[in-house]
Amino acid sequence: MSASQNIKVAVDAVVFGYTSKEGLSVLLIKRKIKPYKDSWALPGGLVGDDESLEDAIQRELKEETSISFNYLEQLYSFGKPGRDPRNRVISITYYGLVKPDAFEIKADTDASDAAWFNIKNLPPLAFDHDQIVNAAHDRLKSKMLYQPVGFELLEEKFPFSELEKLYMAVLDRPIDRRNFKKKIVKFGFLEETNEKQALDGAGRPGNLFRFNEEKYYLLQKQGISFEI
Amino acid sequence: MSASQNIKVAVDAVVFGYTSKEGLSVLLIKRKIKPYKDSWALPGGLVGDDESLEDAIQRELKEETSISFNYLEQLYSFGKPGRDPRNRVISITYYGLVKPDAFEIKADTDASDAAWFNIKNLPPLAFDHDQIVNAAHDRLKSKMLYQPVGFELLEEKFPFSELEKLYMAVLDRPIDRRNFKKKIVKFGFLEETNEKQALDGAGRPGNLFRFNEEKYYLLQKQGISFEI
DNA sequence: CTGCATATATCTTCATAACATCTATATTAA
DNA sequence: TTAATATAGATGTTATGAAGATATATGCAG
Repeated sequence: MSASQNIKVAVDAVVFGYTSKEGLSVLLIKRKIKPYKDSWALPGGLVGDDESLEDAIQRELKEETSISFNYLEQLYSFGKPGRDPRNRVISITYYGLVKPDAFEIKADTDASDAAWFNIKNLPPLAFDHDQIVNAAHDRLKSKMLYQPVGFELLEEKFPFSELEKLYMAVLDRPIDRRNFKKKIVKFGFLEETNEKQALDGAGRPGNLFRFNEEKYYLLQKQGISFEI
Repeated sequence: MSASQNIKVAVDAVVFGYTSKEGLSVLLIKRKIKPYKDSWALPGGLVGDDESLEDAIQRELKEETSISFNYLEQLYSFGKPGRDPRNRVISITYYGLVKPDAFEIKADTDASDAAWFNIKNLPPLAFDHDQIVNAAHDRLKSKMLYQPVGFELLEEKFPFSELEKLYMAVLDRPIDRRNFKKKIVKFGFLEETNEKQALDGAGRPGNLFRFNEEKYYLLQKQGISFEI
C-alpha cells in the first residue's frame, strides 16, 4: 500500500422530507465557498480519517443544517474523474428520511443557507448532485414496493389519506385509495386509533392511523411484496 | 478542500461464475503480500487518480486474474475504520458475472494464485471480504426476482434445466420446474432452438434454449416481476 | 423384448392478488 | 334542503401463483 494516490473521499446526503402541504421535498444547502459558490447543493463533506462513513454523514448534516436523521441508507458511490473541478473526489452518497416539521433547519459552517425544495421544483444543483438526487428518488420509489415506508416521514397519527398521498407524491402517479388501503392494511403494520381527523372544510372525517413500530421494522427487514 | 485526509480508495470485485458441474462460484486470489499474505481474498486494488471506478476494477481484474467481464454492477462501499490494518481504506465494491469456462484464469501482479470456489465452500477470507461476498450474494438473489439473469453465466445454448439449476444454486432453494418455466417463457427473453440436448444417461432430451439478447437487455432495463 | 428409472413437456385446478368500480356514510357549505 | 367532498366498505373480473396430474422420450437392466 505504498502507492501514491491523490483522491479525496466525501459523503453526501439526499435528505427527503414529506409534508402534506409541500409534498416530497429534498433538503439543500447553499454553498458558501467555491466552486459553485452560492449554488444549491446536497449537504455533505469530507470523511474524517477516524470516523465511519455513517458518522461522517451524520456529522456533516448536523454541522451544515442542524438536522439529524435516523433513517439512513447508503445509495451509491459516484467517482467519475472530473466531477469536482478542484481535485479528484469520490463521493459516497446516502439518502435519509425525516419529518421536516420536527426540525428547525439552520445553515452553518460550509452552508450559507439551508432549505427544503419540492422534488419537482429543484434549483440547478452543484457538481453532479442532480444525478444523485435522481438516483435517490429512484431508490425510494423502488423501495416503496418491497418495504413499508412512512414511519419516518409522517406524523405519529395520520389519516390514511396521508399515507396514500405520500405514495402518490413519491411514485408520481395516481393510486386507487380503496385497493391501496386494503393491501396496506393486510400487511398489519398499521393500526387504527380511536380518533378521527379534523378536516378543513367538507368531507367525512376519517380515522387516524399509526404505525405499529415493531411490525413495521420487522416487515422492513423481511420485505413485503405488492403492486401499486 | 484544503482539509487533510489520509484515506485510500480501493475497488474490490465479487466475480460470480456458474457451471452446471460446480454450481455457483466466486473467483478469489491468494495474496502475495502482507497483510493476510497467502490468504484468499477478492481481487481488487487502489483506484488510480485519473481512472473511473469501473476502469479501476476492470484493470485490477485483468492484472490479477486475467479475467475481463462485461456485467459489472456497483455493490456497496465498505468504509469501517480499521478494516485494513495498515491504514484507512475505503473499498467500493462491485460484483460481476462471467462464464468460468470462457477464461483461463491466471494469477499475476499482487496475486500468487487465482481460483474458483463454490460459494458454499469458501475458505476464510482476508479483511472484511466475507461480508462483501455475502452482500453480493444477497444482491444477486434479489436481482433474480426483478431482472433476467443468466445471459452472462450460461452457455450460448442450454437446456431449460440449466437455467433452473442456476436459479436454484443462487437462491439455494428448490424451484418447481413447471411453474418456473411457464413464468420465464412468458417474459419472452428466451428462445427455443431446433436442437436437443445430449444427455449422459437416461432421460428425455430437452430442447436447447438461448437468450434473445435484445429482449433480455430491454427487460433488464425495465425490470420484470415474478415470484419464485 | 419388457419394465423401470429418469428427465422433459404439457396441462389443469384451486387459491390469491391485482384491477376496476359501485354503493353507502359523514361532514361542511350554500 | 341539496350539493360537494372525503372516507368506508364491498363486489366482480382478470391475472398470477402454487400444487399437482398426465404424457412422452430416452437409457439401462434383465
